[in-house]
Amino acid sequence: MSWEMKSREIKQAAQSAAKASEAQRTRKPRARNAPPRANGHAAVPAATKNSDVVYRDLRNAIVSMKLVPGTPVVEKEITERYGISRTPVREAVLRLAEERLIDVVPKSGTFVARIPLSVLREAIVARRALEEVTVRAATEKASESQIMEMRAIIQRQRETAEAGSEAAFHQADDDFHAAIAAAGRLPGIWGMIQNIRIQVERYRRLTLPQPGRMATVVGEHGDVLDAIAARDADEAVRRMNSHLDKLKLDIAVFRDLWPDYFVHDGAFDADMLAD
Amino acid sequence: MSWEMKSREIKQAAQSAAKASEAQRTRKPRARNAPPRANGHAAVPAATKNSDVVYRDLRNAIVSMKLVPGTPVVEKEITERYGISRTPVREAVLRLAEERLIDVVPKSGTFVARIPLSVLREAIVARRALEEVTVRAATEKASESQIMEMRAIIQRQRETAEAGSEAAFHQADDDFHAAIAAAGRLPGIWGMIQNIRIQVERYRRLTLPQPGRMATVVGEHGDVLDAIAARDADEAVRRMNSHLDKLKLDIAVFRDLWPDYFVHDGAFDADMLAD
DNA sequence: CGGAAATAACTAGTATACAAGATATATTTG
DNA sequence: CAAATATATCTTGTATACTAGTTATTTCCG
Repeated sequence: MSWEMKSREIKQAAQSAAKASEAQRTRKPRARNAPPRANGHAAVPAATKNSDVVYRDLRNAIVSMKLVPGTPVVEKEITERYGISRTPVREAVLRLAEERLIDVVPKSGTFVARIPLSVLREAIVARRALEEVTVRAATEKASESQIMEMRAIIQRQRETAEAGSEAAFHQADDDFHAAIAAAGRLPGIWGMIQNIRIQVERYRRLTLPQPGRMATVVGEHGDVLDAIAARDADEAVRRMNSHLDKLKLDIAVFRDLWPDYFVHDGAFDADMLAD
Repeated sequence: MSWEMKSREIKQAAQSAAKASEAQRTRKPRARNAPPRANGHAAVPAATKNSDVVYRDLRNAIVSMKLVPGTPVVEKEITERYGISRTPVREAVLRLAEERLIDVVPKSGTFVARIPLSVLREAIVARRALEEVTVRAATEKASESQIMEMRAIIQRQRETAEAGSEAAFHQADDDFHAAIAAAGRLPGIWGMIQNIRIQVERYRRLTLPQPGRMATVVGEHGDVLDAIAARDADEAVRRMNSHLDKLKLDIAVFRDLWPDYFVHDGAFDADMLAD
C-alpha cells in the first residue's frame, strides 16, 4: 500500500535525432506583443503537465502521512519511478517546498517537512476567521437551491460515513465547505482556506482514529446548515466555530506521541492551548 | 527608469571541462536517512540563489506596475540580461505563475497577468478578516514596549511621508501592520496577509496619485494604535476596517480608465461595490 | 584500537540541447 | 487583390550533462 502504487508510467517522448537542416534565415523577427486572450484564458483546459502529476502524487502522499515528516525525497528515485527527467520532478518539489511541505537543504538533500507547531496554531486561527466570513456571507446570500444542494452534500457525506469510505467522506467534507463559500459568492476565499488547510491536514490525519468522529462531523455540518437556512448568521458562525474547534483539543498529546513529526519553531509558546 | 536598471550581473560559473577520471567504484552506497537537523533548520541563512534574485526583481517590477498587465515575459530575454541560463529564470517565472502574477500559455508565451476583479474583491474581504484577528489579538496581548515600538514606526512613517520618500513610506506601512501581528503573537498571519496583499497591490498603485494620501494613512495608523493602547478591541477593529476600506471606493472608475489591465472573470458581479 | 584527515559518492543548482506546439510572415492560388 | 495554405521561427516543456558543495565512509597515523 505504499504511495508508489499511485504513480503511473508517464509516456516518455521518443527523442528522434532527425533535426531540420538549417536553411539560411533572411526573414526579420516578428513583434509578438499580443497578450494571450482578451477574455481571460479560461477556454483551454491547460493540459496537465508531467510535473503536475508528480506534484499531485507527492502532495497526496505527504498530507496523507504515507510519507512521514523527515523522510528523504530523492529526485533521482522519483525520476526512475515515473520514467521522466529531473526537470519536471524538480518543478514539483519546488512547488511543495514553497507550500512548506518539503524542506530543501541546498547541495545536501530534500526531506518531508516537519509540522511546525506555530504554523499549526496560526493556521487554525486564520481558518476560523475566513470560515466566519464565508458562513456569514452564505447566510446572507444563499439561494434556496444552494441550501438544497448543501443538504444533498451532507446526505452524501452521511452515506459515505456509514459505508466507512474515508476518501469519499473527506471529499464530501471539502464539498460542503466549498459550497458555503460559493453560496456566499466568495469562491476565492475557499481557495485560501484550502491552502491553509494543507498545513493542518497532516496533524488532523494523526488524530483520525477517533471512533464515531465521522458521524459527529455530519451532525455538526447539519447544525451549521440549519442556522444558515434560518438566516441566523451569529448562530451559524457559532456552530461553525465549535465545529472547527474540535480539532485543537489535544495538540500537546500528539506532539508528545510523535515528537519527530513536529518542530517547535520560534513563535510557539505555551498559550497555544490556552487560546 | 526601466526595471532593467535593477538587474545586476550575476557571476556565471566558469565551466571547465576537466572531468575526473572514472576510477573503479567498489564501495557500497550509504544509507542517507538522516533528516537535516533536529531543531528545525534555521541556522543557515539559506544562501540566496540566482532564481531568487530574478524572482524578486520580476515581482517588484510587476507589483510596482513597471511591467503592466499584458506585457510579454520572455525567458530568453531575462536569460541574456542576467547572464544566466533558462533554468533559474524558469524557476522564478513558475513561482510567479503560482502567485497569479504571470500567465503561462503552454508552447506559446508568458505574460504579466491581468488583475482579476473577482480576486481583487475577495482579497479585500479576506484581508479585512485577517487584520481583524491580528488587531484583536494585539489589543489583548501587546506589551507596553511593543506599543512604543509601533509608535516609533508611525513616527518614522510620518517622517518618510513628509520627505516624500515613497519606498520608505511603504516599508513603514508594512512594518506597522507586521508589528500588530507580532504583538498579537500571530506573525504567520501577517505572512498570509502579505500574500493576499500582492493581489491588491497593483490596483493600489493605480490609485496612488491622491494628494495628501500619505498623511491620511499616518493619521489612521495612529488612530488604530490609540485604540489598541486603550485596550478597546472593538474600536481598534472598527478603525482598522475604516482604514482598509479606503481602498475599494472606486474600483469601477479605474477599471474603466485602464480596461486592459483588468479581467472580468466569472465570480465577479455587480454587488462588488455594494458590499 | 581511537581519532583525525583524506577520499569517494551523493546531493541540489545550473547550463545547454532538443522536442513539440503555436503564431506570424511569406507564398500560393482563386 | 483577397483568402487560404505553407513555412520559418518564435515559444515553452523536457532531457541530459556537468559543477559545486555536503556527508558518509575509508584510510592513515598516534
